[in-house]
Amino acid sequence: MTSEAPEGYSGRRAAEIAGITYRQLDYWARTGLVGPSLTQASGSGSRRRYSYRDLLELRAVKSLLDAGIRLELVRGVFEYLTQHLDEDVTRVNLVISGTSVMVRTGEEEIVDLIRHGQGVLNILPLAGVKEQVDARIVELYPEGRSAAETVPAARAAGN
Amino acid sequence: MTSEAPEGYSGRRAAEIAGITYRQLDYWARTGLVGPSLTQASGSGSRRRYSYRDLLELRAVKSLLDAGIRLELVRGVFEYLTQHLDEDVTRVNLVISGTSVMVRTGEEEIVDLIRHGQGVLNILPLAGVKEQVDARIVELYPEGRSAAETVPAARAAGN
DNA sequence: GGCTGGAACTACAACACTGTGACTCTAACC
DNA sequence: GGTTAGAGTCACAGTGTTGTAGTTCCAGCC
Repeated sequence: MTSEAPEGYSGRRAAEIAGITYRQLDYWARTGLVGPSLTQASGSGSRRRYSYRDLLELRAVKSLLDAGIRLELVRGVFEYLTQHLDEDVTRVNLVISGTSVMVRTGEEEIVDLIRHGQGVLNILPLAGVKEQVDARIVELYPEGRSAAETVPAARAAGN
Repeated sequence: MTSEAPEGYSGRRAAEIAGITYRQLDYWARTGLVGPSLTQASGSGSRRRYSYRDLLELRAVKSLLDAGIRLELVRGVFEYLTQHLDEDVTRVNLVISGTSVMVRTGEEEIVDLIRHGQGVLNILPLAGVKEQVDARIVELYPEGRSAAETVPAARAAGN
C-alpha cells in the first residue's frame, strides 16, 4: 500500500517524451491547451500525471509548432481534436483549413480541398505522431526496465 | 514632366488591396519581408512604390498569417519564393514541409508527401491569391476610372 | 511521529516577436 | 514656398518562451 505504482507519466517525463521543454508543458497545462488528464496539479508540490493519449496530444502540438503554426491556432484545433480524436489514430490526417478543422482518412478528399480551397491547408498525419511517441518511449525507457513508469508505456505501445 | 503618372501602387493602396493594415505593410518593408520593388523608401517623406507582383506576395503573406502560420516561417518561405515565383502563378501550389518549401503543380506529388511525410504540410494555392488580388483591385478601383493608379491595375489584371 | 532530501509545481521577471497608435519630420507635389 | 501624404521613431501591449528562486508534497529513514 505504501508504494503504489503511479499510473501514467510525470510532467517531466511527458515533456521528455513529447520533445518539449518542461516550461512549455507547464505553460500549456496552465493555459488549458493540453493538461494532464489523470491528475491535475493542485498547488505547489502536487504532481501532474499524463496519460498516453496526453502524450499524443503534446506531440501533435509540438509538430504543429515545429511547422511554424501559431499556438493560438493550435488551441482552436485542440478544442475540436479533444472531442473527435478516436482510438484509430493510426491512419488519420488532421486537416486545418482556415479556422475549421477536420479529421480525414482518404487522400481524395484532401485533393479536393486543395483544388477548391481558397486559403491555406495544414495537414498533419497523426500516424506519424503516434510513431514518434512510441519510438521515444522505447528510446528513453527500454523494455528491459522494471520500473513502474515503463508499465503504462508498454501497454500503450501495444495499443 | 511635372506630373508623370506614377507606376505601381503606393503603400497605402498596396495595403488596402492586400487586405492588411498600413502599419503591417510598413513593418514588413522595414524588416525585409516584402518590400516595394519599384521604389524603396529613402528616408522620411520618400514614397514606396509596389509592383503588381509585390501585391501578390503581400496577399500570400496575409493568407499564410490568416492560416495561423507564424511570421517567422513566412519569412523563410519568402526567401525561397522570391527567387522561384515565376509568372505562371495561376495553377501552382506552394507547399511547406517543415523548413523546406516547394512549388508544385500536380496533386499527385502532394498526395505522396501526405503519405510519406512525417511532419505537417502547409499548402497554399497561389491561384487563389491572384484571384483575390485581382478581385480586390476591381472592387476598389472599378475599371471606369481614368486615374493613373488604375492603369497598372488593369494591365496586371489581364496578366 | 518527526526530520530530511529531492522531485516537481508556482511565482515572478526578463526577453523576443509582432504588431499598434501617436507623433515627428520631410520629400513630393501644387 | 506651403501643404500634405507618407516614412520614421518611440512607447507600449499581447503572446509565447525561458530562467530563477521559492514552495510544497512525498518518500525514506530514524
